[in-house]
Amino acid sequence: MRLTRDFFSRDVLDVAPELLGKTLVRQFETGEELRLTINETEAYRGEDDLGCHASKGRTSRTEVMYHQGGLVYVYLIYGMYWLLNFTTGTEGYPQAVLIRGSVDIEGPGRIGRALKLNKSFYGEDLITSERLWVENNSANSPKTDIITSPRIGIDYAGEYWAGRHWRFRG
DNA sequence: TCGACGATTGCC
DNA sequence: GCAATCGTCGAG
Repeated sequence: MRLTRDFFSRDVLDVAPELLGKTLVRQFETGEELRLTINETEAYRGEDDLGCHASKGRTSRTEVMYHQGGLVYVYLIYGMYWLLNFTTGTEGYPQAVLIRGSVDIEGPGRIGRALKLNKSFYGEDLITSERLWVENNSANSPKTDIITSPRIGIDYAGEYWAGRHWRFRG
């Protein structure tokens, strides 16, 4: 069953770990469907978080993070990889959770490539989209064996923010 | 308008 | 160890 707006409308530090074990579904134009079980996420939280793109303020790139939860935030990194994020929380407080990996496909860049993401996914609504959404598993049992660690690739954010254990695996 | 750089990956 | 490759952002 598809995750609701309420699921994403909570703090990113609650949503990020709960996405572990959930199923990411991509419906291609051909009708073909790709289903991935999320097993790695990272939280990016507010303008104070120097590792979060929103630390630069409200720009055309970060705009969607200031909107409601359950929207897609994609951006091109290193000129070749589209990284997939979901907005969380409520209007006005920029947050996003980065999908870093799945059981079958590891790595944020590889996820974006497998899902054939591009700029057109920016702002896509996971609650109503017919090409990308997230589903709950029937069991719906919260994971207990979650490993937390520092986020990857944000050393520039300084010791404090780079040191937050906002990376979740399980 | 210009130049630096990045929430990465894969090959040398 | 480092190139690939381009949108974004801040400086000029």
